[in-house]
Formats: sequence, C-alpha cells, structure tokens
Amino acid sequence: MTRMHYTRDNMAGLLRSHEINPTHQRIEIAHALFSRQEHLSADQVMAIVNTRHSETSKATVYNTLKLFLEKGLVREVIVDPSKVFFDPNTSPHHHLYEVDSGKLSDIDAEHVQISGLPPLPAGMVTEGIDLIVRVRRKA
Amino acid sequence: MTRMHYTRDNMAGLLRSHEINPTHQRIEIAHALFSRQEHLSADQVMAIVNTRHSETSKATVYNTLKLFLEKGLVREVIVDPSKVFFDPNTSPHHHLYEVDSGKLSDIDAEHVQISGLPPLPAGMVTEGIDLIVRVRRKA
DNA sequence: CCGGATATTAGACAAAGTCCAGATTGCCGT
DNA sequence: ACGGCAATCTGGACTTTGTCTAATATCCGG
Ligand SMILES: [Mn+2]
Ligand SMILES: [Mn+2]
Ligand SMILES: [Zn+2]
Ligand SMILES: [Zn+2]
Repeated sequence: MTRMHYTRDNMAGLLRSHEINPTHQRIEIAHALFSRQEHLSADQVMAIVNTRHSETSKATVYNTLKLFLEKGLVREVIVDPSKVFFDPNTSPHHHLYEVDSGKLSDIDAEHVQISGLPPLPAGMVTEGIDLIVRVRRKA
Repeated sequence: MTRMHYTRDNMAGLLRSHEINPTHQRIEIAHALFSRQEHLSADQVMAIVNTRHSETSKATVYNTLKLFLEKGLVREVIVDPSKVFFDPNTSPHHHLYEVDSGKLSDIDAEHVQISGLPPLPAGMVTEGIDLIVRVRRKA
C-alpha cells in the first residue's frame, strides 16, 4: 500500500476519471484538497488557491466544489452550522469534531458497527449515513 | 404514559424548571416548538410566533433559541447546510433526513447500537453523538 | 413610586453562498 | 491562420442566515 503523491499532473487524470474536464482552476482546486487530504471550507480553498497571486474567482471556487460533489470526487461534511466542509476522502468513514477548536478528523468506518436502525420509509433509499462524534476539552 | 398537552400555561413551568425566566416572548417561542414537537428553523419559529400580528423581533427569536440551547431545553440539529434546526426532543435520539424534501424526523435511540468507536483523544469528553441517515426518493 | 437589573427591539452589519450577463478560453473545420 | 462555437470563468450584485449594538421597555424588590 504505497502512499499516493498528489501532484498537479496527477490531478488532470483524476479529474478525467470522474468525467470532469481538467482546467487550470479545477486542477488547482483539486490539488488544494488532495495534496493536503484535509477537510476544507470553500473559503479555505479560495485562500489556498489564491496565495501567490489571485487566480480563481469566488464563483469558480463554489461552482467547482459543487461540480466535484456531483461527480463524486469529494464529499460534503455538514458539522458546523456556519460553513460546509469538503472532504477529499470519499470512502465510507465517520467524523470526530472538536467543538471548541473546530478541528475535524476522520474515523475509519472499518471497525464501527451501527445496528438496529429502523427500516426506511417506502420508496426511499439511503444516500449515506453520517456519524459525528462531537467532543470538547474536559472541564 | 399519558401524552403531554403543551399549553401556553404549561410553558411557564417548563421554562422555570430550566432556570429560564418566563416572559411573553419566551413562552410563545417555547409553545411553537413544544406544541408541535417538530424540528423548526429560526425562520420558521419567527413566522409561527408572528402569524396573527408581529409580536417578537428577529433578535429575540435568535437570542431566545440560543438561551434555550444553553439551558438544555432544546437541542440543535445540524443537517442542512443552509440552516440550523431546533429540536424540542432532548432525549438521546437520531435523525432521518429526506434530502429532496428537507423533511427531518426522529429515530428512537432505544434499539440503535453503535460500537467500535475508537478511544477519544486525551483530555476530550464526548458532548454528543449525532447519527444522521440521509435518504432520497428511489430513482 | 424609585432604581437597577433583565429583556426586547430596530436596524446596521457580517459571512456564506447564489446568480447573472459579459469576457475568456480552447477547439474544430476550413 | 481564421471564424465560429461551446464550455468555462469572472466581477459584482444579490440573498439568506445569523450577530451586534445602543436605545427602549419591562419587571421587581424595597
Ligand atoms: Mn470517486
Ligand atoms: Mn431538559
Ligand atoms: Zn472525512
Ligand atoms: Zn429530533
């Protein structure tokens, strides 16, 4: 199991494999997410992509993140009422959220077992199960 | 197990039992939530409380909901990126979210079992575990 | 009734996100 | 190279959710 190294060049292939036309802006945004392997808000992506000199507009950041979401390249994590996080890890996993600091980290779904859920309403299908463990510093 | 009937008069006692000074506005807001036993956004609370004629300001609705939260009278449900829901049901339970319609309903925690969670980081204590089942209409 | 504490208010403000009409880009056939 | 043409990108106006503040209103003990 070798650790993947996410270069900008790799990003073009990754985007194409998800039926996304690789443009300069899309490659930069994908690189921001995948090279860090972190949960980023749209604002953070915006800041990262425009560090050197302004390259990508706010509209494009939001449009691109939504496109990535639709194409299944990233996942959305809704845990903070004030902003959405985008997650380059699309394998099934859960989240640990430190309420004070806002730090968000992954919990491997491997060993977590959820049982006893009631049957779904008729005609409905599960889109996903989000498990969020909210923690704070001990008093 | 008799079904509780949430009258405005009952609300005063409920508020007092949570160390909340019962005022006209607070009683109206509590009544909106507890008489319906539904998950409501601040906007919905605002609309309900001001149906007949304008009675309560936006600032008061937000202040009051935050106060209820601090005093443990209601619970927050973060499931929709665009708004927070307030939940008069503070007993441990989970949620079913219909992505298309935005409908949010309770899942009794009674029979749900979650096992295999990793140990918490040192010095941290669990504030809550949120389990959200996201469903959509079958294709 | 007085005085202070508590609660409410209008409206300005901030932050996240959406929308649109115009400009840019990259590509294709000629 | 050139003229379309579709896809993409952009600034900036706009909307929505929520916060803040300074002034006012209400409540309550003495
Ligand atoms: Mn994928
Ligand atoms: Mn309680
Ligand atoms: Zn994650
Ligand atoms: Zn609930």
